[in-house]
Amino acid sequence: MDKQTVTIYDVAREAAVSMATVSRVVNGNPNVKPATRQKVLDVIDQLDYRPNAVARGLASKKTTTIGVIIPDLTNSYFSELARGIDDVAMMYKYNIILTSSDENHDKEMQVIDNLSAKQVDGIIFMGNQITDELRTAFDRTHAPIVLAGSVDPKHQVPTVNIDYVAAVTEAVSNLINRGNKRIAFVTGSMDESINRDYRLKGYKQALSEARIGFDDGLVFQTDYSYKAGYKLAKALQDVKATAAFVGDDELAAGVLNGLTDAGIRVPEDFEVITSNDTRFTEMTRPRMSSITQPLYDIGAVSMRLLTKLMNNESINEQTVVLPYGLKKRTSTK
Amino acid sequence: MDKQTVTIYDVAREAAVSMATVSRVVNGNPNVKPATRQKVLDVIDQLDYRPNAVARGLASKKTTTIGVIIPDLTNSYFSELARGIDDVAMMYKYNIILTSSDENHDKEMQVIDNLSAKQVDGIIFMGNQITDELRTAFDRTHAPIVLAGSVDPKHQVPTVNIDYVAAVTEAVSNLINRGNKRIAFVTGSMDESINRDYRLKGYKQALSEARIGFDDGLVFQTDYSYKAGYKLAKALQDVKATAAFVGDDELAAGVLNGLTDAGIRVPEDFEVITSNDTRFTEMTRPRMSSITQPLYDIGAVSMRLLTKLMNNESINEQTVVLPYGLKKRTSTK
DNA sequence: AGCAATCATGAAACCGCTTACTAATAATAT
DNA sequence: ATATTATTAGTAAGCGGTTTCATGATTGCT
Repeated sequence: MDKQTVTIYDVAREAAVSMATVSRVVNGNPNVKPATRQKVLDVIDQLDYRPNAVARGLASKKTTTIGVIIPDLTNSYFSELARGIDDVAMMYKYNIILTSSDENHDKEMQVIDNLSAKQVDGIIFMGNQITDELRTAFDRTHAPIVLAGSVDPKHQVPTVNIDYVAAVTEAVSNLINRGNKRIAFVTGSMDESINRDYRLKGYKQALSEARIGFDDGLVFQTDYSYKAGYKLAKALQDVKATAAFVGDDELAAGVLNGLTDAGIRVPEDFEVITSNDTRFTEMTRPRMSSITQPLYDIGAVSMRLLTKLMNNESINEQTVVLPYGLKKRTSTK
Repeated sequence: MDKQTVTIYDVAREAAVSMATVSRVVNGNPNVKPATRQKVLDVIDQLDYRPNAVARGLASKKTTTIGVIIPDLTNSYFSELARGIDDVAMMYKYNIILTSSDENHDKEMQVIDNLSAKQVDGIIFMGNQITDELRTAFDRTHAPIVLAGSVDPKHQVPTVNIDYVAAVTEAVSNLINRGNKRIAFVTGSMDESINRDYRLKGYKQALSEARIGFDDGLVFQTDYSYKAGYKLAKALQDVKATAAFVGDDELAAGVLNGLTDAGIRVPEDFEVITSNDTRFTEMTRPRMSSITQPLYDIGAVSMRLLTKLMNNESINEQTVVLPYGLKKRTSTK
């Protein structure tokens, strides 16, 4: 009934060698005479033997599995990162245990412990609120951790991202340069440090460089969804904004369409610039101008960095900052 | 230096009981005197003991981990399914090893063996070409498998999806009813049975019901991307189509925008209907009419079904077909 | 009080593999 | 030919749990 699993022991017996030898050939250990190796290989083939990765993990204390914590799988920003992670992980023969955190702090904590129990060799974390509690959870874990496309204000955890402050400054300055004085700042919750400590900082910096006063009323916090953006259109008019910087592309698409549907012409009467340069930017009409980020690369580099950490290789920089850009499309003049 | 991992053995010693007892309390086995249980619990707490899931997996032959094979993480269709899977998996305390197949057949095979080696308790497979080779790979695996949002023409593998033939028939008939005679059929490769055996069948059925001849020239195979759709606009005009049924939302968005940018008015001069009702449908202008599918539910139900299979519970139906609908938006008249 | 039935615990085998450490064989040097 | 050094291969001790089986402690019942 139940397919008999064939173990290393069976192979050893059949090939008339010890299990140690089988283990050696399976792991490519050179200390095996070619003839013996071939004999074992033949038996392996014949018996269709496949090493049990769990047993191997227990014995070797390496699972060749890493954990990836992602706030929202369906958010293009994160899924693009994940793709980069995935490709490189595959390249290095690692499997990925993917877990959603829903940006929920308790879940994040729980998930880390869970991954830890599963003995993952490393963890890639995406999420924008590195609390101290989270840090202690990181510390409890044996596995090295890297942050992908996220920020650690305290610069304690290895991280791969872009210079968000500079990017936002540039984006907003760009808006200012075309005469906009009342520029809305639209993002997710200010509890997230990427918004509070980075994007907002960039926004303020651009304003101050242009000697424009900061107006609290122009700051909008909402969730990262199309709907939320769509609903914001009215409020944006109420505060007499003539442009908006938006922290997420779906949110921006909502803003854009909400505005358009309300009869506001973009970009003639209102300019919109967004942040992540995901595929959404090309789909809307007008197409959305955006900060550009090497999304795939952020993921890929994170994973690469993690492999180094897992191998105890020396690292030059804990934090790697990738280049960003600005792409003009048709939602800005 | 290296944080000393505390094992069940340490707990046993400290609590002055045997490891068997510790194991019992950890696993909620009722055969433990309350006083003993409490004592052990205290020590566990005090030592911050966390069971090693790998060891547990080896001993119990259950890893509480399932494998999920996904063609493309960044495709909304699949990521929505994945979210459903993920939620239910979490509910049942399963972790997910997520692997991309890139629709690559060899990779799919390899990935299945790999998951199998990792001793996953079950597998959810998304992908639209269930070859016989793949079937044998499925068979080799001890773990039960269910197909999510995919089709098995031979109905051998447990599957959760919708009635694609009926859905497409309805969508195309809808187009026909408004006078369209030359309706393009735009999807991915005809190698995928979902296109060849289901969607195309529905398309032809609608035509034949309306006594419209089938024209090969109206069938377009391309890849599921915005760009591919965008480029198709010209060809669509060349064959004098007045409407299109499209098998993927991003692809449809491309078609739509390509048409619009070429000066064709949608829906006045050309109607477009798409298939997956993902978030893209709301973002384009005009908004895309679509077949609606309970994406999240397909994922969720698949996972639920898998849990039953993993527990050897009796199953009513191997194949569960969820309801679909048709949503009129503004890309159709 | 005496004996069976039930409950709580421990001893030890086992899960399938890795990895010292050791032994045997082969190669090289003297 | 003998001693010395490499190569190959085997032995066995874990890795950290689960689980069967046996045993001792309790409880129930007559």
